[in-house]
Amino acid sequence: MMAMNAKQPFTMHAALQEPKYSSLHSSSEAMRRVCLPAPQLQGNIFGSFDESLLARAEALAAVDIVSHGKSHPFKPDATYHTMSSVPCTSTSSTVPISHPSALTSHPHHSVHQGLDGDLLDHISPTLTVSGMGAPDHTVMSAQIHPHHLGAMGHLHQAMGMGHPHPVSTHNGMPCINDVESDPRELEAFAERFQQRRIKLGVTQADVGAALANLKIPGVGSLSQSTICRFESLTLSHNNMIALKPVLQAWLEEAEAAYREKNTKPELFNGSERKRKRTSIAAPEKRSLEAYFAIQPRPSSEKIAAIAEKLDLKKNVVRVWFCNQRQKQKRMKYSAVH
DNA sequence: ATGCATGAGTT
DNA sequence: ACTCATGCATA
Repeated sequence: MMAMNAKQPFTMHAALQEPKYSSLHSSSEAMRRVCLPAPQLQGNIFGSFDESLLARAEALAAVDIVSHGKSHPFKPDATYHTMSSVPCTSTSSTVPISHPSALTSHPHHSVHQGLDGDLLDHISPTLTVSGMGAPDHTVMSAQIHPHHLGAMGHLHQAMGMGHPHPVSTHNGMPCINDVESDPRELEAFAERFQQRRIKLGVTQADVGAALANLKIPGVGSLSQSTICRFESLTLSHNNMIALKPVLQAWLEEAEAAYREKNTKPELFNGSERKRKRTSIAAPEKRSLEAYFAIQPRPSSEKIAAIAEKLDLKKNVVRVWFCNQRQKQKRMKYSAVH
């Protein structure tokens, strides 16, 4: 199979995951769905729909090239290899990060229209935009599954059932979620967190590793990536809400230890995995984006067709679409405020 | 900081 | 097969 971790993925998960957030997403998504080229296609069935769709997307991709200031010398190939090399000593490294300028400017447009039989199936009539109201705190249960890395317990059911610090611990009702951290407070915390962290001279990677030392039931270590994303608010709202108390706990302890000269010797490591990251070349990426604009959720068959056209592995294409969807969804409260 | 990927839990 | 949280590898 693919690369495996030397660590065991823990089996735990959020026990309560609310059905679906509607108001929240509909509003944010509504914002994105602004305009689109609206390519009209004939309603051919299983005929040349693939061709026309691909052609359409490619045409769109071609048009987009104009506004492309980046050039990727990469090849669209999926290089997979698992090799073990030196267990990169420690994770400490200079962290120059100091500006949360993160901002996703991916103008993705969604086209919902009958393109062909298959597409019709996926057309989501959820285009009813009522203008975003105030989705702010739609705090629901947050789920955290620290699989890849071991040394983590279960932090599921955390927020929802009130784990770390159930602020408004209900009054006797079986209320499931506590709403306390409004997006604004979250942003403020994220910034404060980074500031304090840097002051302590701790890297994002260090924080991630140190979390395991907190011995908080259900809380294990996290990666530098996640800490970084937290600080830059590039996680889903749920994820942010879930991680906040944990990081807050670490911050408090770290500062306390700092004051009393208690150095925290928590630096473990044990990553021996080397995975080659697939790089999708610019042209292919442009095509994918064009397809995505037309159909964010292509069927398996379409994915296969696209993969063939672009000479990419089907799985690479599938994952690309998944990630693209995830990106489009990510909570950027900043935009909604 | 971010792109591509994995995996548990859902649908 | 999808979503969501998260991670490794890399720009």
